[in-house]
Amino acid sequence: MNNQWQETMLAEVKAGGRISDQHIVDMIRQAVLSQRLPPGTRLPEVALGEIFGVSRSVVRKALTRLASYHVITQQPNQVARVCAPDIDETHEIFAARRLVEGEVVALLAGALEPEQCAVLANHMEAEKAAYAEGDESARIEHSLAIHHYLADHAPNRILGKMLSELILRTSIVIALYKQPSLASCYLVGDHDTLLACLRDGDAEGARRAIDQHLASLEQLLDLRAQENRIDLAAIFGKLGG
Amino acid sequence: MNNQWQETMLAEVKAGGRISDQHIVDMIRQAVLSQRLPPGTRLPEVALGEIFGVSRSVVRKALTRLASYHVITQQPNQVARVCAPDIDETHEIFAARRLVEGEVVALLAGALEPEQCAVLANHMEAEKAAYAEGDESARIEHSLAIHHYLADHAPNRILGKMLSELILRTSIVIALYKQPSLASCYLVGDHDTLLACLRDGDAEGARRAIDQHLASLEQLLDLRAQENRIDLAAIFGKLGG
DNA sequence: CCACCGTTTTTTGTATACACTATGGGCAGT
DNA sequence: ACTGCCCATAGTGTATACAAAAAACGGTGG
Repeated sequence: MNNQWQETMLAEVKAGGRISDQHIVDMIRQAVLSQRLPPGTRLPEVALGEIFGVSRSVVRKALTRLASYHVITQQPNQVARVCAPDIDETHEIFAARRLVEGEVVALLAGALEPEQCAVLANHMEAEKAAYAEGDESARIEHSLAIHHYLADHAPNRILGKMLSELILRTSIVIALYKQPSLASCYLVGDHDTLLACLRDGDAEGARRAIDQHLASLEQLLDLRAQENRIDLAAIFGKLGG
Repeated sequence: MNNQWQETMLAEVKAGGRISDQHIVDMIRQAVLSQRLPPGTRLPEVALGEIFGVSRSVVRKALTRLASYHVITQQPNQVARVCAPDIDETHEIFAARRLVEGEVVALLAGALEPEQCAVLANHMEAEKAAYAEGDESARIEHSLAIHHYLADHAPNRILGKMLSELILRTSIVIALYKQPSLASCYLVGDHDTLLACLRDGDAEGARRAIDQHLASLEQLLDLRAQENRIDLAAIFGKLGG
């Protein structure tokens, strides 16, 4: 049933106070990232309006913005759906992120204050602790915090914004294609070498570290999944029709 | 007076048929690029609605999308205005574009079919002809066509989209800061060397060519303007406060 | 049993009305 | 003459109503 996430959101709405389009954007984005809203989920405007207690006007604005972030897809006269990038697009997203994040950390190398490095180091320790405890969602949260910190402090704000969006899209495809069996073993170590390069002002080393980190991440995904998914979809389609 | 562009748009509306939000987006974007809508121009929803013959709903959707393209800025309860990036942001836009377009042409090097190269070559000849005739707007149009062609044919569609947006933003700041005195002398030649590299499959050469091309372009802008603007702002700020 | 077609239901597209907020100009006080 | 306040105006924020399109459903004929 897809009433699950609706209830979750409703609860948050009841708890919180007034709801604006930005809140809706944030909540839907979070719900997508945490896989409470699986890719392909239909997002009818009236239903969302009832859930959040606002009218379609506000929902539409939120959906428009979510579409510009590539969280959902909107086609004329059709209901909005949660994005489900295909394998090709996934590779392209990773390639773009390698380029942008590589440049960001290269610019950042040697430009970070000691306390900023400390913030990063804290997140990395927390990430390792979460990994040791097997708390995967906490590990992911800290990992995201690291990368978002890099994006937010990029000397070039345009590249920073780009990186933020790419981190979001990367998270979506990871949620989509990650094979549950494989653990994120190497990834934690990558962050340490990155931090070392940032401290030393080794721009090219930082770029390489990020590049390798993202390559490892991409390796963890199941790119054969395409066949499986298509088969399943076809089967269910036949059964349902 | 700013009734000029309104009349132009009205004429186009009368000539054309139905108007959708996408049309409005395109027309406003074009108007901004061709400087019919100077930076800072107010864009009230009701006025636009009357001009295009649609209601505020459609206008609002168009404005939201224009904001996501960074063509206009929107603040709560305030009139939307045409973007006017400051000098810092201008440099950052150029830096981001150098990175992205450099990667795109590097990916494209050796991957273009002969007829695709021919298309580029045609635009370059047309650009040179326009330059020789002193038809600056035609030259710009062909130059934009070249870069958009590269963006549209990028092997990585995400990078292609990014490049498209960066070309747009670059055009805006060029329209903003270009000093009318300086001609675009070297720029035409850059395109030729780029094409040669693309044909030869010289990825790094193509990257360098684009890099230098964009650097030259940035040089043509008047970045001292900052002092003037800031001085004026500071003066008025002091007087006002 | 399956495919095709018309009808009903769902969902989006657009216009419009009302409420709230910001902006600008005039007026009184200094 | 200048400053501060108040009110009129302009403009956006939100909700809602109606029209059009798409999707889902059921019935009919092969």
